[in-house]
Amino acid sequence: MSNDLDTVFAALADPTRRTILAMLLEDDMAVTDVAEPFEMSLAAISKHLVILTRAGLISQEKRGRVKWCKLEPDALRAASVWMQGFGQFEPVNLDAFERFLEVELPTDES
Amino acid sequence: MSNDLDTVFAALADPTRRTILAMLLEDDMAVTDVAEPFEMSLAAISKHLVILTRAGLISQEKRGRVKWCKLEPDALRAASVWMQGFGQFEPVNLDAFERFLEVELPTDES
DNA sequence: GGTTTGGTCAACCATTTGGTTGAATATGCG
DNA sequence: CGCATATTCAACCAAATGGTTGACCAAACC
Repeated sequence: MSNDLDTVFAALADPTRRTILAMLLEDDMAVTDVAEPFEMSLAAISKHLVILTRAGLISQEKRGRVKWCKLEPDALRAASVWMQGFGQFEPVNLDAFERFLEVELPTDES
Repeated sequence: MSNDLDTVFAALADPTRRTILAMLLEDDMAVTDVAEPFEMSLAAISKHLVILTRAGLISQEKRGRVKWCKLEPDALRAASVWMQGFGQFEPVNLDAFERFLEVELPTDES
């Protein structure tokens, strides 16, 4: 569960990958087209896309010999909700949020 | 470009550090007390705190021989703003949040 | 003053990350 | 068929990450 957030945040921690997400915001794209504006190899971009896919941030569907990349905002939604617990905490929500975080806080008293 | 987001997201990508943030949500804590529930060395926790500090997510102030850690939600807000650049699921996010509150927070006025 | 307490530093280690190149695998085209 | 295109795979590399231990410094206490 919090492993989910691990991979999502780790995926977001790279500027190349964030740029890719922003590109996919406009429209679905083929892998080659995603790679075009970057000054790195196609293989490197392919790896980035794997990381984004494993984080659930995008999906890839192969049609013919072209693999299309599509933004999948669900994973981002989870991370966004997590952050709002800290960013704008209202006192009412605190308790519920802490339970929602599923922080496996090794509480000694339990 | 946004090296800021790099460090913030990278800091959030580790479950130990997210747990620390959740602990600091309750109250400011000394380094030793932060480390207590974890099964790793104090030095390891100290490193995590440095990473959180450099990301701007917490601040540390030394009073006497005790160093106090304090949550600094501003950096998280920046990351949250970045996510809202993907504005299309911003409302969905809020929806999910409200649904979560309804489900997770039965004690509010019952 | 000597010793405990709080915390960091330094050196080290294993694993992961982000990149490269070159070969391999499909798929489409003439 | 034969060739070009789209993408991944495999091996490799340098640097970063997350952890350890032991020495170290600074503040507090008897």
